[in-house]
Amino acid sequence: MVASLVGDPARANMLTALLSGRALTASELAQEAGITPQTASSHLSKLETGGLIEPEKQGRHRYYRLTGTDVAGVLEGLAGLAARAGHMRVRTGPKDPALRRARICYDHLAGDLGVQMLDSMKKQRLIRQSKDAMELTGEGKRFIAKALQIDADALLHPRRPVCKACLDWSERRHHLAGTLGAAIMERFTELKWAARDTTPGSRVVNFSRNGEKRFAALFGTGE
Amino acid sequence: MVASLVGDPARANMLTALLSGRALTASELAQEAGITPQTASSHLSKLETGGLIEPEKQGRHRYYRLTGTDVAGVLEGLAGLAARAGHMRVRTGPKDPALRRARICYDHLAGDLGVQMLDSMKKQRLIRQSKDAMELTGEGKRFIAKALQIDADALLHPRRPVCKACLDWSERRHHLAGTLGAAIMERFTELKWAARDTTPGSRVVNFSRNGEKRFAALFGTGE
DNA sequence: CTAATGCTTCGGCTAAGATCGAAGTATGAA
DNA sequence: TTCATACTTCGATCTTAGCCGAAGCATTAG
Repeated sequence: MVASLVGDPARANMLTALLSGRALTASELAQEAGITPQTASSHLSKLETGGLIEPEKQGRHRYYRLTGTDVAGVLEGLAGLAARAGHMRVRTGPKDPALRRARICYDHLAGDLGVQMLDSMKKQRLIRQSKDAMELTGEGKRFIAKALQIDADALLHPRRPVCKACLDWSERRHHLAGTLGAAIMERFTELKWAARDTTPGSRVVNFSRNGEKRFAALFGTGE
Repeated sequence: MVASLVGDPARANMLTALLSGRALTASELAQEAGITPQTASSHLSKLETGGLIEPEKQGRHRYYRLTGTDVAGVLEGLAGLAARAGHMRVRTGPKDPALRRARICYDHLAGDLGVQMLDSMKKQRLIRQSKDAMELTGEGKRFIAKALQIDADALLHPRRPVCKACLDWSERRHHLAGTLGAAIMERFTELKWAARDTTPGSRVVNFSRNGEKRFAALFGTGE
């Protein structure tokens, strides 16, 4: 049944990621859902059998997209009901609390702290959100130069945006991607504020005691 | 999450029953879903917490209805996706095959045979389906008098319709309820074509060898 | 060619939750 | 009052399905 397909948290996260309209590869979707590729593969084949998504083979990648606007419509309807009932997602996903706290999403920071950082940057007017894009403000440029020694001009890239909102699967809100997101994560690592977990393949990011303090000073919620 | 609420077969059946717009009691919904009252109680409280249904207390009954047309809309949307994918429900529900074959729904025949009977009666023009009601045709009256010794005039009841479509939860299609449905079931019993299972509380209906033949002669699908 | 990457299949583990029996509460009937 | 009905709560069982490790194609890069 269709509803049970959408009911699973991992699949729901995949579908939410696809709601953007873009087609995503199996591994991207696995990453978005916080599960291993083999688990994702199982989910994707179920979704395909259920007629919710369709694959497109391209080289050694498999791109998946929603089969139609009607699917998107129903998904949004479900989201609407969930919002009305006041319970946006019951925080499922990875069992590992560390993974929810901070992790790597491609090359930038995700998880609780990633979402918190973007929130804070918007609040501090370092980043401005226009209709469908985000950009660094003048104040934002000065901020990253002073606090993190990042040159805004060096972030420009022919094909990749500087700022990009990336849907955080565990938090269900956006965190910062783009070349800026990547540069910040890189700087965190260089400054030894944070480091990727040593376990091979792990996406967990561990903050040092000092790094956590510095992070809070820049992007803290003031609690 | 909302989708997982709808995803469970038992709950889906309850919600489908409520799609008619009528309010149904907890035990009616339990019966419709083919589960015990205590299981139903658990499901209903979850659906209520999820904001999909709302209760109305009346005496010692609790009537449940959908909370709004938006809920109905999303449910229909889901059903639409399921239909489009060509898989209407994967036949879940009661594990017991006998229960799916033939059972009592209140006082009339339900299950595979119940659905088959109504289908056949419509095909034979014994019952005519208008926009929102069903009625016995003249031919139908003669048929039940001749084949089952049922007097159509005796079926009239101040508050209960003669013919009524009742959604069959295992078949997902309608079977015949109303005073006619009850009278036919009663006659089947008197003729010893069928009998309710002796296990107390069981809703299974067992057809005799002879009864099955006679039933097939009247309402068979000709296979 | 070989090596690496993307994805799938298989098998076993585990946890979530559906189910029901038994017992408890509330309302109405006798 | 006492009994019956409608429903809920608690506790235990058990099935389902998500999950990952290991291994197996398939495709591309070198």
